[in-house]
Amino acid sequence: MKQSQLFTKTQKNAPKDEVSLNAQLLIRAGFINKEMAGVYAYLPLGLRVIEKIKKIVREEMNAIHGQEIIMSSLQPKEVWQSTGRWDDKVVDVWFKSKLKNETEVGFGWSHEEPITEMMKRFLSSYKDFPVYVYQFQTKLRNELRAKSGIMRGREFVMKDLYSYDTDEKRHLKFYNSVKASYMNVFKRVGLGDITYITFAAGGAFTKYSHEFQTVTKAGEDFIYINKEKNIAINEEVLDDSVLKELGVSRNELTKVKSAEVGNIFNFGTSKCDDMNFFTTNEKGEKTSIYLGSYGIGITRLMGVIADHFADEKGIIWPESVAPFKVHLISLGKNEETENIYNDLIESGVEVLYDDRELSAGEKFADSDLIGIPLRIVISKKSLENGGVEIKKRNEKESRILKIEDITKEIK
RNA sequence: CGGAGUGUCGUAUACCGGUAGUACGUAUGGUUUGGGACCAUAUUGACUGGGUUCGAUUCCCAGCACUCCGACCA
Repeated sequence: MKQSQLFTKTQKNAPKDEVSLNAQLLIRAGFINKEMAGVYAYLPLGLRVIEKIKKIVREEMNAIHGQEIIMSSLQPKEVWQSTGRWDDKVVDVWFKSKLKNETEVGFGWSHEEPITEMMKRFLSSYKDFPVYVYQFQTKLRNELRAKSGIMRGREFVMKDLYSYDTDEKRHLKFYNSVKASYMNVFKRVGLGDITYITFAAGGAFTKYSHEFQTVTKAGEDFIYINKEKNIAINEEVLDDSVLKELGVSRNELTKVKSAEVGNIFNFGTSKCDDMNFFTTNEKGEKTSIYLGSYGIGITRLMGVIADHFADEKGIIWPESVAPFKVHLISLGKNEETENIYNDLIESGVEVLYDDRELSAGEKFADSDLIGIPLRIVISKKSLENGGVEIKKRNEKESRILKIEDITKEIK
């Protein structure tokens, strides 16, 4: 893409009411636009990052046999009443409205109940199980207080996966395979080293749930970690019995701030039982269904990445989620750049080409702010030196590369 | 939801009970062209409503919006 055609612009200053680093950088660089408190639009650059993250998550979900769907944002009240979660006193983040005929509807803050209700129609025999379904959905939550930029909004994109099974062992096996799958996701987006599977408060059925907590100062949670033993415990469940169970002592743990980027829940059979969702076993008897629920906050993950991979000049996207692979910058007019741009496009490289007639300083500053991992500069000077200058965003020094070697080097 | 604070061009800021400045941006022209370059000209603003006052952007009240701390976050 040519940068002259990109409608967004960078800005030097962040809005003063935007305190969190992720939102400051993402707004300055033109990835997102704040619509209101806790509500952000995703602009061309931001959307590319979102889609990159989704692609990784989608690949991992498909690898564990997830089937992708999209549920609705408007939800009927009855389906939530069956589990007692329509009540505002039980769930305090509801947005609700009415149809013209006064029928009450809710805006989806979660999809466990609707998706389970839908599954009743399709899953009627033990032979139909297990089933794993997932979606990328915009969740709407009436948070009392939005904060931390895109880390905790009223509208955000989440990947949610649900597993239905009649066999407990197989259910638990899948639960564990999701753990591994999620860690793959966090590794692939560059956060593997600082993301921990964390013991957290459980539901009605299990003692613990597992959260995926990324160690970052931008987080909202506190966890206690032991890197050697690869143990992490959410502050909210830390007590002597937990320590004993996990075989660690308090002085082996370090308290750190973290952001919850994923969360997996084992509901056992309780949720489906509550919703009167049963199936038939081999003997023709009514049998219960195990449910697991697994979430990754896609937009929050983007915020965590932007926050974590940044320096004083801007963002440093990991290649796997960067909006483009190459930032091609021409200084002054020359005939080579257009050709190189076309060559890169032809060989399938995602490239942002800064074809604007601006000073070098401005182009470099924009490039650093936007944070594309690889920068290629073409100028009179570089051509005299034998080609183009190539530099990674996280490196200080550039090196000269012959023009004919560019596509080979990048591929 | 409890507490605190802030609302001035698109963004960041200054001053002020009596004409609202500056920087960046934007537009036009010119000079530049390896780290946000320079010159000239132009452009754009007091959240909304009420009160006090001869006069309010400034003081007071209400509303709205935003931010922060806490609570909350299956």
